[in-house]
Amino acid sequence: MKPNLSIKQSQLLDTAEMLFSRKGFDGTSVRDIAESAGINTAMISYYFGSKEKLMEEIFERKSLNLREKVDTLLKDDNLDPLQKMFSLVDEYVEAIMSRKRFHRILLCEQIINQNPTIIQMTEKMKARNSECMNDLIRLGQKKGMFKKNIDILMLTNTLIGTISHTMLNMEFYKNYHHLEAMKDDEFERLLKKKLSVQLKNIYKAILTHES
Amino acid sequence: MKPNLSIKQSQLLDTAEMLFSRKGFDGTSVRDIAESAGINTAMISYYFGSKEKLMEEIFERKSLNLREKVDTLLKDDNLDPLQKMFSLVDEYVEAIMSRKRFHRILLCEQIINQNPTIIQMTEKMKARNSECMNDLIRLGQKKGMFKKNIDILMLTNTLIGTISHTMLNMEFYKNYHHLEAMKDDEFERLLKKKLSVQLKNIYKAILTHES
DNA sequence: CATATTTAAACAAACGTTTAATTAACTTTG
DNA sequence: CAAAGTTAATTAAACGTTTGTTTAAATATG
Repeated sequence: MKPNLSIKQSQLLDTAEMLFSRKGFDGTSVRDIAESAGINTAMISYYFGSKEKLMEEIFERKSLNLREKVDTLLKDDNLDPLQKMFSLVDEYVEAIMSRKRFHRILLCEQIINQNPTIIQMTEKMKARNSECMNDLIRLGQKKGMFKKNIDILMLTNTLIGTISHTMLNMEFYKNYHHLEAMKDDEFERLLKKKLSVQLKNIYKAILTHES
Repeated sequence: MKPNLSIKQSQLLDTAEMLFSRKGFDGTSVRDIAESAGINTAMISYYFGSKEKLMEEIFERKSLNLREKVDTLLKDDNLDPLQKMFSLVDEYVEAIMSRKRFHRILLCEQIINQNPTIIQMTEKMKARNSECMNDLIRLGQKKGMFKKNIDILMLTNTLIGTISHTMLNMEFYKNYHHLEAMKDDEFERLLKKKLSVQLKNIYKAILTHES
């Protein structure tokens, strides 16, 4: 991890993230970024070395890591395995919905990215977070609360896929339900709640012995 | 809809789809496309007018329309509402998994696209397919088999989100489960089956009265 | 005085598209 | 049936922009 950032560096990173998330990496020029940030174009190379490395820096700083949260959850004696799982679900909903811009970039880059550094970072992130999911499920299975034959990745695909696709189609959802008048933060809270309820239902149905 | 395509036009469209799905629209140059297709660069403008219109043509020809399938399903007296829903789920799995390249492009373009024509086409597609989902759910509700308070879009988000995210992470799944030796088509059949089973479980749990 | 920051300008390379000339394919005509 | 005429397809080259990055001079900072 790099040292602290100057104000201008933060501005550039933030502006770049915003533009990348709206127009993609290749659709955003360094002049776009610099101009939007009100900073000279050459400063991007000066600070980060290149446009590519700027992108890598964004990934470095915004990548999701749930290890600590999950470790705390694992130790918590007040929650049963399903409640711990529910907590992780909410963690994912919150993480993605509060990092919409980065997550849009991540989605794009998973498809079109060729940069080895970024590929490596996303692979590591996936492995890390799959392990977290795995730990929580193993616990539930050990306690006899969860079924034995759970496809962890498949379940994670539903979790992340549902949240991502909901995020990408927020506007469509808003129009479909005629919620144009609703305030942005209120609408976001609504969506998060909907996601939370639905995903917990799904997790309960797939993980536990019932029906 | 445009008239039939010449062989070269088809080659260009197919090559473009392949490259767009791997490197994105902005990351693919017309020279890339022409060279990969073994055709002169100028032919792209000659045939399609522009790179943008070439992309629009891909959307025109590859967009998903389930209306007919769903109409046939609605009329089928041999299936109950849940079975019809299951059939639609499989239809989505098949449609996306067999159109992986186009669906990757679609995902990217949903995020970064600025082209009004393409925005309009995707919006229309979403509306069309939501209506299909809606029709099937209303039927199940009328017959008393489905719950009353179903959020159709949220359910669709889980459906498409799960399939999309599974498609984007096929390689990760393969490595995680040490299936590198498995043949491509066999692996794809496995994934489709996994998707089908999991999504049907989810749909049953959310749509019907149980537990 | 020395180091770090900032600037405008310049760089070559790549971009999408157009042009004008050439070749191929097809129709009409004697 | 072949020659002439006409349209369509194909090409290499050139167009003007825009791209990411570098440079060298200027300014600010310690």
